[in-house]
Amino acid sequence: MNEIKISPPLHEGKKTLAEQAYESIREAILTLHLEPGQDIYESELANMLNMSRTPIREAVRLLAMEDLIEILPQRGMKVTHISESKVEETRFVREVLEIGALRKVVEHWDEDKPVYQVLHRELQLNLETQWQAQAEEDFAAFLRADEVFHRQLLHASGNMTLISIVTKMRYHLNRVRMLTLNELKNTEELIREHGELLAAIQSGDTAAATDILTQHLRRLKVDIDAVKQQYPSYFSG
Amino acid sequence: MNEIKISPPLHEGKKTLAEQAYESIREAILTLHLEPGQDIYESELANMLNMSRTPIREAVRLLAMEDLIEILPQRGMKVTHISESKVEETRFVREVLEIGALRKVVEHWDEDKPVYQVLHRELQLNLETQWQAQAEEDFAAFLRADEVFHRQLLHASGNMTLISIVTKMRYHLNRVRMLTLNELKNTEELIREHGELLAAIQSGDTAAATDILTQHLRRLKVDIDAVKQQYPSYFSG
DNA sequence: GCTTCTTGACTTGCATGCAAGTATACAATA
DNA sequence: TATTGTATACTTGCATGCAAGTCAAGAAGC
Repeated sequence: MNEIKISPPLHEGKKTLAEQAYESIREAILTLHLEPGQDIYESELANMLNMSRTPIREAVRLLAMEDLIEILPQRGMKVTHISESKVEETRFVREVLEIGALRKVVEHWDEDKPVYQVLHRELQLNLETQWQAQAEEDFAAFLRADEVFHRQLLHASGNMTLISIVTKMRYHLNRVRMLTLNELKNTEELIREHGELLAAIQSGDTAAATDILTQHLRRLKVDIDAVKQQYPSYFSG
Repeated sequence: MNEIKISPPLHEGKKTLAEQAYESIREAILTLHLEPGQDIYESELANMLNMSRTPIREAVRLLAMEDLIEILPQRGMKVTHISESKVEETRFVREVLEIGALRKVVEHWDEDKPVYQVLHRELQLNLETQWQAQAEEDFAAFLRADEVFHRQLLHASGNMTLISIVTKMRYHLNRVRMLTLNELKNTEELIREHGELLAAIQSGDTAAATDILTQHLRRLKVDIDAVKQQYPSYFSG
């Protein structure tokens, strides 16, 4: 009478080589350790990661599908250049999806439900972290907190498919953001907007919330020209 | 003085085995020739497609990333079950993205520009095809025309990234739709909505256009319960 | 000098073989 | 009978070898 089901080992720790390769290479691309436009080769990556070409190939195919790597048949591969239009496309997709998720969250928001109380507290805590990072001029810490803030909000929508798409869109945006890492100039404004957003959600004002978030997400539009001039070889088109 | 650049052979015809495998397997899943929940094996697919396991593996990895296949380490793979929540998630993502694209199109719409005149004519032509298909009760033909209608509209937004995501969301929706293939009941309504949508776009009425499309896309919500009862083994959760 | 051809040093594409993990049937045991 | 152990017939994970495509440099021909 096996009434008690033992949950499987959940072998989270055991990652295949292909999975490791995928994550390592993706991370290298996002942190610009593999530079946009750089030529890369299966055997080279295989050596670096101490494995054979087979798992590398699998990883690289996935990255190609995410437009992070370009495959040149029989010739090699290269890290995709940052494309201004691709960045704008992904920014738009992210905006639309994140607004959609937000609208859903606000519509379902109920101050009395513990779930939302917890979420509200977490977001407020996160906000404090953001202010602190700003005070200490720790831009990396701010970026992390910012990411968590948006992720928590998305998570509340309960739509995992949407979340995973937004995450992938972020890849392309983050490469640009990486290049502006030292520019702290408008973090204060960003954090203030996070606060206003939270207030709007709490008060159930859908229109205000979506307006704020739209505005917020469009800030990314500005800097790209400056960055392009500073690192022309990273860009295409 | 090679001023004229000869465009590369554009070896569109030359597809790698891995690409062929990807397309074949995906098509088999979407047409339900590979049934939801069915066990599949690398060697089996390799035999069916007359190639070795290597290109199959690459194809399968991509399909797994699109949630069309589930990989069970060291045990095999299976076609993912149709999940009610996954369908709703993808439906929502599609709705949000398609509305976003539509809004953009309407805002840029300009009756005097040839591009939009052409588009308008094409959409109207497509509409006639839809009516004809409906009259002949050729549901497959209607589905094709419907797909083209929406694709043309999306295409006008110019956002390729968005289009490719919507396409992938459609995969999951189409499997359900496939099961309701014989149900012609509300095509007439759907086509009428297409017409209304086109009129709203032409007259530049963003609010009306988005309302109609929202309504239109939400029709998919209805039938799923009936289908689930008819084909319980295809569903999970 | 300017083409055209040949060669060779690369690359990826794919087939194959072996190692290792997993489920199942069945014998051994309490 | 119910439980445990074990052999075995699967599966995928990965390394490796070879075929074939691509590019670039230099030889050959004009």
